[in-house]
Amino acid sequence: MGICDRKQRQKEAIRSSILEASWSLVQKEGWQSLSIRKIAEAIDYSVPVIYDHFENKEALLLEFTRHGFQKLNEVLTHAIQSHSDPEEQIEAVAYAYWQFAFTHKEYYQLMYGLGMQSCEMVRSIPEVQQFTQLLLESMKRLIDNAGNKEAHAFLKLQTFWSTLHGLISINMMGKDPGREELNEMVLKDFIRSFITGIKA
Amino acid sequence: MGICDRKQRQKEAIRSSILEASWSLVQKEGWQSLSIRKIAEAIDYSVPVIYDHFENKEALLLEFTRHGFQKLNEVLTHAIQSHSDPEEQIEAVAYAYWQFAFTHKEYYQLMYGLGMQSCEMVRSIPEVQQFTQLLLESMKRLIDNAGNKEAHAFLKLQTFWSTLHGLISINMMGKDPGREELNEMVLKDFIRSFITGIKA
DNA sequence: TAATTTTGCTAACAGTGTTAACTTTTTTTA
DNA sequence: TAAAAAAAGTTAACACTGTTAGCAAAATTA
Repeated sequence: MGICDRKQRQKEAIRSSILEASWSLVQKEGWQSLSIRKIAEAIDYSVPVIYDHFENKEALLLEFTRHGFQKLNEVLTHAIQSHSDPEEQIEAVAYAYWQFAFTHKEYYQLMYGLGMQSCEMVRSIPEVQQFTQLLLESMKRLIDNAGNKEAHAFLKLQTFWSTLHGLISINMMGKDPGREELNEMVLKDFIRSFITGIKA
Repeated sequence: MGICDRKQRQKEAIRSSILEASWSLVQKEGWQSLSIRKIAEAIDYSVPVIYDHFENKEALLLEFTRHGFQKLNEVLTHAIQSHSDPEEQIEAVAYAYWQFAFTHKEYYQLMYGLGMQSCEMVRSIPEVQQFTQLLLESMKRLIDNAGNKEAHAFLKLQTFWSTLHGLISINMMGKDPGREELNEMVLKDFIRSFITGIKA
């Protein structure tokens, strides 16, 4: 019977509209001011309807976090696939990661809990593990290519990731004007010294 | 007249008790669940009294942020003063910073807005500038001591800080068990490669 | 058509930050 | 010392927040 199908579609449509409305609100006013009531108003439904599709607000935010990591994985994969030389790959990954953070600022803030709650349970998301795997393989190739067989891929990955994230998050909270050039330089400097560090 | 003095002392006493009660609550339940009403209850005063001493909640949190940076500056200064060799200084700073973050976890979370709001206006705090200055001078000494005169102290400072902060914040949200050994290794690896990177 | 399930809404609960208006206490003035 | 002025503190509200119990209306099934 097609009735169930239609109901399924309708339910899915509401779910989508919740996500769309939420995203629209976030772009206008940020995660901090996103509320269930505002979402309900935006989709022309009453508040409890939202709880039919998401267990609570945290679950709704988790959905966006996952989506964010999916997007990040996409751009990183693309960056890796665009180059064959491991060095160039890592360089491209760094730039892609950087660019993602600032072109999808809202996503990045949510993903890393910058100015948010939501610290818990982020790590259990499968997309995060995929993300780690992605970078790890890139790192392994770089190490294999370089002479330094002692370099530990996972170790280097952590440093790589930490530096990028640290740089981004420090700059995201409180932006001095004229910092963008500096950031560009820091990023360049880091990538170069990171790669030479592995080669040495 | 001594009346004004006494009133001043009483006012100061209330202010202190607000800060003490807040800190006690934070240690029990974290920043996220700290509320004006809970503070008021803890100090046996009504809610508006708190607004006589702090313009709003953000101002109260800012006080703790400043205090946190003061403490951080102290331990970093001590780390620097304990060594004469610039290399050893930087190494000590890294460890001290690291240790501060995890032994004063609540402070660090507030200072860097991990799982919080409060992103704005952090950078304008004088203690933050002092902190930057502290690290910058350490970095300059390291560079002067090494042959590499081209290294730009501010650039290296940014990398240094970013990596540390990135490492810490990534680990603070969602802690896998058994990660502590890895962290120790990553930190060691980073410090060594950072220093050799400057010397090269 | 009648019974049943689904769908959606109203209204409430327990919180949050913040503040206007009032009362009580203390200090100053006459 | 008694009245007036100033200060200190309180109550109660406003406008929000996430969340949910209970009810009305609509759609589906028998």
